[in-house]
Amino acid sequence: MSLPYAILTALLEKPSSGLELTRRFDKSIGYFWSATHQQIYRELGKLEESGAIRALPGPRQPTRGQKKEYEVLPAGRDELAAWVARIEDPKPIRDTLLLRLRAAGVVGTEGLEAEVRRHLALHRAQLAEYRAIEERDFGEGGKSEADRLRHLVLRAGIDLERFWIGWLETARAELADLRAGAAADTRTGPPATA
Amino acid sequence: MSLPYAILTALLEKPSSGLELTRRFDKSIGYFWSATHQQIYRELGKLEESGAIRALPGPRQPTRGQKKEYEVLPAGRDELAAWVARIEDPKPIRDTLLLRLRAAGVVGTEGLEAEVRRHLALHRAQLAEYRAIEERDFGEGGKSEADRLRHLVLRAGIDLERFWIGWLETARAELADLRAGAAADTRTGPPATA
DNA sequence: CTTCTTTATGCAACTTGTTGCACAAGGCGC
DNA sequence: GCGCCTTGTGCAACAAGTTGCATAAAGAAG
Repeated sequence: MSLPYAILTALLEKPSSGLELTRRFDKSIGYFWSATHQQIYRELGKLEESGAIRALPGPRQPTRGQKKEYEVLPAGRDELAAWVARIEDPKPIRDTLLLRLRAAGVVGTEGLEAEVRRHLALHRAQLAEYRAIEERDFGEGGKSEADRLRHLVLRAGIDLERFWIGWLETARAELADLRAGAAADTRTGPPATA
Repeated sequence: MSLPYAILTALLEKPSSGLELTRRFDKSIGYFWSATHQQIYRELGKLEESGAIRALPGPRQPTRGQKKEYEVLPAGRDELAAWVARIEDPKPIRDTLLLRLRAAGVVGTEGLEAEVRRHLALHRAQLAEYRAIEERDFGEGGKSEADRLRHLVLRAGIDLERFWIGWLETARAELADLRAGAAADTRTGPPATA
C-alpha cells in the first residue's frame, strides 16, 4: 500500500490538516496517486495510532469540525526512507479504453471513434496543463535536489500524455479506416477474407 | 467496473471455463487488465445469475472440481456492445515509483538508483516480449478487423514500454548526477543554495 | 488400493478505494 | 438572534481486488 507513504511525503513537505492534504492531492500528488478525503482521514488516523505522525498541539483540543494539523515523527520519516528503496515491481496498467478496443473486435466498433476523439481532447488538455506547470515552476535552472526530482516526476506525466496522444491518433486513424472499409463492403459485398 | 466486460470479451472470442479464462488473462488480456482466478469465478457467478452468460451443458451435471464451460448469451453481447461506446474518462495512473521519486525529494535518494535500474531491465524485457508477440501474430498483412484492433492494443503496450524505458533512462542519469553532486559536496562543502 | 499431484471450483476474510451522508464550528447577511 | 454557507472531520456501507485455504475429481506412482 502506498497511500500512507504519499501522505508522509506530503506532510514532510509541509505539516497539514486532512482537508489541506486532500486539496494538495487534488493538485500535485493526485496526478499520479489520487485519494479522496475519506481515504486520507482514515489513513491519518492509522498513522497517528502507529506513531508515524502526531497532531500538532493547537489552541484548543480539536473536536469534530475543528482543524487538526499533523506533522511527521522520526519513526514515520524512517519508514518512508525505507520504502523509497524497497523492491517493488511495476504493476501493469489498467485501462478500460484498451479493453474496449479489444471488445470492439468481437462486437463491432460502433460509437468507439467518438470516445477515442474525446479521450484525445482530454489528454491534449492535460498535456497543456502539465506544460504550463513546467514553465511556471521549473522555468530556469539553479534548482534544489527536491526540485529536480519533482521536475523529473512531472516529465513522466508529460511524456505519458504524449504517449497517449500519439497512440490515440493512430487509433483514430485505424478506426476511420475500418469504417471506410465497412462502408465499401456494403456497396461491393464483403471481401473473401470475411 | 470493467472485469465483467473483459470476461464477456474473452468468452466471445472462445467459450471457456474459469481456469481457462484465468490462464488467458495471465497471457493476453492481463497485460492491461489483470485478474485472479477468484475474481473471475465470482464474476462468472454474477454474470450467469444476471443472464449474460450460461454454462454449456456438459457430459454430466458439473459439481465442485468438475470443469464448467460458459458461453455468452445475446443479452451479454448487447451489454458489451453498449459498454464499448460508453463515455468513461481516462483514470490517472497510479505508480509507486513516481511516488517514491517524489518522496526521495524529502528523505533522500538512498537506494533508489538500484530500483530504477531494476525497473528499466523489467520494462526492456517486457518490450522484447511484446515485440516477439507482434512479430509472431501480426507479421504480414491481410488481417481481419479483430486482428487489426488487437494489433492496435498491442502497439499501445509497446509504446507504453518505450515511454517507461525512455523516462527511466532520464531518471537514472538524473539520479547519478545528483549522487555525483552530493559526493562533491562532501569534499568541498555544500553550495550556497543548500 | 492408497497416496500424491494436477486440474478445477469455490468460500471467507481482509485490504483498498468509493459514495453518501451526518455533524460541528465559525463567519456572513439581515 | 436566526438562517445559511463554507470549512472541516468523520461514520457507515458498499464495491473491487487480494490472500489463504478448503474441497472435489481424475490420473499417475508406488
